[in-house]
Amino acid sequence: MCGRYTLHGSPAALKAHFGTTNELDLKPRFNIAPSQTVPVIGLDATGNRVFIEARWGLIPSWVKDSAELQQPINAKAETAAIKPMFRHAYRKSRILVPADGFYEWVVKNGKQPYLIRLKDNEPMGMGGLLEHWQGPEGEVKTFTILTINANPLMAKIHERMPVIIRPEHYGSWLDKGLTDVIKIQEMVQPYPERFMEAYPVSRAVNSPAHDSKELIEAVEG
DNA sequence: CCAGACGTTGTT
DNA sequence: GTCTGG
DNA sequence: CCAGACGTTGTT
DNA sequence: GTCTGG
Repeated sequence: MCGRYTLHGSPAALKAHFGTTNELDLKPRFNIAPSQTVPVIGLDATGNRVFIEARWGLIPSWVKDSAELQQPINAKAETAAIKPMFRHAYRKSRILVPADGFYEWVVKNGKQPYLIRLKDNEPMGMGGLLEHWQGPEGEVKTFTILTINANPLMAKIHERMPVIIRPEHYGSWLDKGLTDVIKIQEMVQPYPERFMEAYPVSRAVNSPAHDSKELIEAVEG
């Protein structure tokens, strides 16, 4: 699955990769955890690709009291099209969650984290869903990350992995006019293992309080 | 009809 | 064991 | 996802 | 909001 990730590329590099048109105020992040507010990528009213600040953990628009409901950080890509919590956003409000890598854990003498990233070191656009919730303090934007079966590389570490959208699909992934579930499903596939790499990192990653560049350095697993 | 749920993961 | 906070 | 808390009363 | 269970 995907329960922790990194986003440390420069705003300029992220803008170049994702084709966003607004400014991004981002300090490097090496340990993004659920419940935190981070930039995701969607379209503005005129169809421009933009960074949007949103909170990780989805609250559907129909929820009255957000404390009553779980706020899922992941949604199964295989079933998101039909689940009440996700199907609206699946058809109408898909986003890209920019990341430079993500963490998964193996239980081995405790919990050993691994960092997974693209071999070419490009940022990745994880497939996500955005919802707008009207709370007592005004509108809150929240998101969840889609997961899918692991590819063979990832399967050594974990059974599930985040959906990673191929750059050539960014346009149609974000297209609010594309609501055909069959066509959406075609973009939701395990990312090919030949483009990815994984290595063990410091257990300091385990605490979300830690957030420094040392966390992404390889260690003996 | 109304009431209540609406999620994923890993682990057992 | 289970919930909350980050 | 993992780490850390998990409680009440009365007093300051 | 919408579906399921009773």
